[in-house]
Amino acid sequence: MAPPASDSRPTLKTIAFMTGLGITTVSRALKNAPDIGAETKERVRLVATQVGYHPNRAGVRLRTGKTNVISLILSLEEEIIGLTSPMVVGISEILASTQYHLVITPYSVGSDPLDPVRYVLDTGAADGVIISRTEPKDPRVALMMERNFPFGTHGRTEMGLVHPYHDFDNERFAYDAVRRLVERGRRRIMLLHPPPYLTYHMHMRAGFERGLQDFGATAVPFNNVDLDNSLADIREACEAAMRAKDAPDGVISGSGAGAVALVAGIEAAGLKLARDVDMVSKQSNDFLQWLRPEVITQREDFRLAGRELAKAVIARIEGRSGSELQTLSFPAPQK
Amino acid sequence: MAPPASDSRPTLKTIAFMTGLGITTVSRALKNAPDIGAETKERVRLVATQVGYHPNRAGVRLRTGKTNVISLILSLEEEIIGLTSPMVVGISEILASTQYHLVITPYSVGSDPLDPVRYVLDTGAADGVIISRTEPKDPRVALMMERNFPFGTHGRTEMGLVHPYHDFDNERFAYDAVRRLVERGRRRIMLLHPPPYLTYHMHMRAGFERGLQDFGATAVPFNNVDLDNSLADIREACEAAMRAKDAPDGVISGSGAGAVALVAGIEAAGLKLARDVDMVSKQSNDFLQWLRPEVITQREDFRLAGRELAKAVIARIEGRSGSELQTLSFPAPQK
DNA sequence: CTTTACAACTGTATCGTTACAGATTTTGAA
DNA sequence: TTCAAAATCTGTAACGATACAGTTGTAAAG
Repeated sequence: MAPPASDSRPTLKTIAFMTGLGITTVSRALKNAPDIGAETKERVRLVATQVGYHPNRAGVRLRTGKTNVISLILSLEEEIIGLTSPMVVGISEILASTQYHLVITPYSVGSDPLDPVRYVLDTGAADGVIISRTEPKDPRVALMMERNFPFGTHGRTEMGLVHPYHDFDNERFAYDAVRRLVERGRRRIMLLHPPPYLTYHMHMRAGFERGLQDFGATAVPFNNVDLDNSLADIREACEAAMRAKDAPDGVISGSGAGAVALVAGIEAAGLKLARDVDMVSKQSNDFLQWLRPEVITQREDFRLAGRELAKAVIARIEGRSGSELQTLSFPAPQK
Repeated sequence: MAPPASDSRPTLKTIAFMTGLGITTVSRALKNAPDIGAETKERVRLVATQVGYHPNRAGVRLRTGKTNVISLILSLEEEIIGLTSPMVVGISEILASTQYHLVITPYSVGSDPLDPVRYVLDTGAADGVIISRTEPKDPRVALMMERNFPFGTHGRTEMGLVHPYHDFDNERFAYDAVRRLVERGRRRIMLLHPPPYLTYHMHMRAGFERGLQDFGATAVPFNNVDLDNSLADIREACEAAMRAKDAPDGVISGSGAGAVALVAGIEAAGLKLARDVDMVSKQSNDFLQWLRPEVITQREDFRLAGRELAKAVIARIEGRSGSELQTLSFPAPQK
């Protein structure tokens, strides 16, 4: 057999030449196949690490169809990416000890969220996909289930389809938030909720309503804005609500960014946190705690979400059933 | 020629069969090669779009060595990823209209920043790389230059090597910041600077010193902490500085997160922004403006940085010289 | 001394693409 | 009419890996 070119990266051929074995043998030795002798395996492994052998991804992918890629599908809206970035950390932490690479598949604001999913499915760009902003009847989930393609969702669906997900218990969050406000003597409570088409809108509202019932408070309507509105819109709506008669004395925010706008609205109306109004907010970074420690915060751990979703998708790729791969993280009071 | 399997994705073979042409002809027609007839090209293109043909990336990669991948090398520290995430948006915006995919190559806190670069170089995982946290004598830059591998850096180097970069003019930022503080009657100025081993530390300090000279102010030493310290450490150091004699009456922060901690330190010392102390800060999101509008802010556009770097790396891959691919963005006063 | 069984190893074909070196047909000049 | 030059088109090999169907050689069983 001719010696392989020495200037480029080592391949199976390189190792085969160096050990005097066949290419197939080397390949099988490195995968620890049962029909290769123990001593041979040892020799092959030694040479492989010596020369710094890494299997050529294109070769593997072409032959086996396995891409060794997980795709994170991201909306490019700034607001959202801010939340999602700790997820990248969590996903990377898990993928680091595997063969998988993380590729970011974006979709732009105006375009169909199905597009990136279709792209991955049609081109076979990845072995598995992670999506967020999950809807109750999510067409992306329907499509991937139909094609039996491994994926995980950040958030749950309501379609009677069983699939891997990770979710934060927003029902519990809102319920606890009401309790905390009532404990501080607040009775008229306003909720800045997620956009109605996302699944966790229902969860958060359900927890909110249940809390109102159980703890004896009433809701102040706040339906003109949601977490997808601009901070300026939220601030303005909040200020108006605070100036109206029957203004709320307790506010719950579904995100840290929303809370910032709400605080601005409250203060623009001449009111003071903790004195006139109490507020409970989910937060993803610590800014809020530093600048308005009066706000009661609850951390949602997006990094954990990334880790759980990465583990779930890999397990799904390896054939585990969707029903074993569903996790929920519970809010723990923060202070 | 046998018809290709109809259940899977269309390949050149599929189109060759449908058009009755050879595989080579189809390949060359789709690349608009000069030795293919105009009518043939038209037919091939028509059929290709009809069946939804996408070239198989593994095939191309194996044959040509081109990965069509840009790798963004990211530190997984939460603080840093928070800043870097808008860069992902900018990069994606540019890559969207190309064949390139974006893969995130992480490195963990304790490990050698050279590791991910070596990985990409050794495995040929990408056609180009984007790095940040650039140092004056950056070993990653040296390595990639030596191997003649396309890359772009967020931040400049000081090694006499010409390579693509995008940078924010931190010298100008600090200079202007001093001017603004002096305009408000402040004379004793403290700077929360980046860690000393990053290149932009020099730039920011240089602008700071020059501003002090030109506008007649003095520096209050603040060398125990930098932007890489925890917010708690920064807050504490700031409070101590504010309580010391000859306390500063002006503060400059190299990042929005740092500013939050500084504000907390100032207020913990019983001082009030705008009244006792003025502050100028770079910011990446709007929180600071909402909660402490007294802070004078200057936006650094990381999304723009992502766009510029993506364009630069692609141009470098296409053979353009590094010297044409260096851009600097200038701070524009924000309000 | 066969035959069978098993352990250990190997060659060939193939995934989808493109570089390269032809092959075929058409055109046009002599 | 002939033949070189264009204009089009095509088969083969190769990139690196693996599935599959062998091929050895040795040891146990008959």
